[in-house]
Amino acid sequence: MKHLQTFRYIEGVMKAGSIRKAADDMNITASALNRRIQRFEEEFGSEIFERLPRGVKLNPAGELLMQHFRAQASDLRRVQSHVADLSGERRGHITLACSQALIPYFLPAQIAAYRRDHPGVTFSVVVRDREAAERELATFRSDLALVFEPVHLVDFEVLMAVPQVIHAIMRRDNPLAAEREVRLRDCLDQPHLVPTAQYGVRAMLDMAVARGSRTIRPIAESDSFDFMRHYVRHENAIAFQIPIGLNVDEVDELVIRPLSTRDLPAGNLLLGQMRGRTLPVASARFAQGLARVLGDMT
Amino acid sequence: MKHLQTFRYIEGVMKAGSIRKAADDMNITASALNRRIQRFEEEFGSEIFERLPRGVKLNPAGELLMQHFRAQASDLRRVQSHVADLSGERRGHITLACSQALIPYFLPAQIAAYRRDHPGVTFSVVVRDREAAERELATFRSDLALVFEPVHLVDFEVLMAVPQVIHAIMRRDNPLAAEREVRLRDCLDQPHLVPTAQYGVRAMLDMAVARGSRTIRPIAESDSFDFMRHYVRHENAIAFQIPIGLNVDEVDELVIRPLSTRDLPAGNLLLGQMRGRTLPVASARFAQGLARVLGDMT
DNA sequence: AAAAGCGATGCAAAAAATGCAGCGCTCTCC
DNA sequence: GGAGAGCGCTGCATTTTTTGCATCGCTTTT
Repeated sequence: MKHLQTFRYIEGVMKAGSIRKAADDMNITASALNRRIQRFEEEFGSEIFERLPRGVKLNPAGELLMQHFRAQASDLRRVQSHVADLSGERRGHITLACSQALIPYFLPAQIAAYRRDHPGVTFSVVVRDREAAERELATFRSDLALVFEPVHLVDFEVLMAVPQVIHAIMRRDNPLAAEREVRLRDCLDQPHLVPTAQYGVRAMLDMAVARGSRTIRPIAESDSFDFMRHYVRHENAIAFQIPIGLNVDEVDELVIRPLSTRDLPAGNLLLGQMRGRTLPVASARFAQGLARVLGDMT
Repeated sequence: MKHLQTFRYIEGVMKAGSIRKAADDMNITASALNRRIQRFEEEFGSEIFERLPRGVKLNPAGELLMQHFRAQASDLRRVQSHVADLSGERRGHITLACSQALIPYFLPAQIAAYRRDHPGVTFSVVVRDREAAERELATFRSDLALVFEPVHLVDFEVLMAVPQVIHAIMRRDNPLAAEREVRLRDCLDQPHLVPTAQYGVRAMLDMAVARGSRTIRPIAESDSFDFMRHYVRHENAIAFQIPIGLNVDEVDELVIRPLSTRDLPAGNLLLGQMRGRTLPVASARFAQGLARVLGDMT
């Protein structure tokens, strides 16, 4: 859209950190770009960039403006998709940020099911830790987020919450495999693997051990749940994950057992959107479906 | 703002009903305006006007687009006001649509009180019946609405509700003036004046008589509560109004008495904004103050 | 002290928007 | 039922706006 060109330029300058660099990136001369920004600042009524010796940086007014711009660009896309809807051609694109746990089983199944009914709808799925997922919503890069135990929740409007008890993953020959549920201290007595600090599972484990005298002494920590799960096969260790990321019916040398809720409470897997935002039709409908499925899981 | 010029033109065409007329109104040639619209439709990806033999009319896509445009223009104003805030100069402008009842006593007092603390803030106050007030919000022409018994409530987000019992207004020498509260049937036995159909007070009276066998046979109906109140002085009749529009301490030949809630329930005076909208700082703060005052009234 | 990188600006060239005149069309009015 | 008025649309010349180039003054880096 032509009338958003200036905003695109401003965003480019923000990202590049200097007008000249941004001009290079966007195939325009620095002078033209510079003057566009000056003209805009004049009619906007306030400077939006701080001029520093090595470039420029958005000032608070600029931050506010970028927020407005992102919201309005996103709303324009929503309008266009809505218009496409009513002109007959049923299309749409859904962007979704989610925790790793959703990647192997849950989301592929859900998306495939949705696409059976709406083959015109396409998807972007990105893996983000709980903090990045919230940022993803706030900057309008994603329509929806599905994350375990998000952090701030200020701009995160919860559409559905599902309690998820953390499970221990172990080999079938592990002594704990005999139990129906396992205690955290028993897990920590064995070699164990935990996620890195940015993950909700780790935060909950940390919180649980902080109450007792035990400490977490992992033989490895990783930001890949996949790695941890596979590692368990090689060394008889314990890994942790939430059940939605695990295929419980899997006939396999691995078994999973819930951690006792005496040791740590169930965390929440939350489906959410940017607070106050009106989602595009397709996204709203998909979210509705997800919410129903998630609600039925409990 | 330059980048909104096209939208202003589109709005002008929408209002004028034809490109040529709009071009006249806005000091531009019809050809230039025509081409602007065509260019826009092309990059938007859909026509937004229906071409009729005698002019043009927005099609559904155009309606959607106008909605987006109004929201975004309003949000831009909000951002600008916010920026003005943080650059020190405390300013702001609040637009408010309200029922007639608020005009004589309540709003002047509230606005004056607010301006004592924030002398830089200015106001636009427009009188609208309950339906028009809601439209006013939906089209972003007003930030806030304060109306008695609004109709649809789809886009109306209620910030505060205050029950208001309808009161009868009569001369001090009216026999009913002796009672603490009056019955509707007694009022209807006397000469009476009622508001016209678009008002909440009338709707509630109509509803009340519909349950019984009485009918409303007004000696006059009017869309001016002022007229009806003043008329009562001349002919010993009954008029109706909600208490917030009446000065109960007024030492005067008129007295007001509540209608019995056995005859009709209290209606609601609602303070509201456009659903989901983020108000400018000044408006939000004023609304907060109003809500507190209204809350204290019950 | 020199070099490199930055934003700003004067001026000419390029691009975009506008105005003018006129086309084809439909509806209205005598 | 034909003339006229009003409409949206378009080719072309003109005006306005935007861009590119060269360059200045400044600060930081080397």
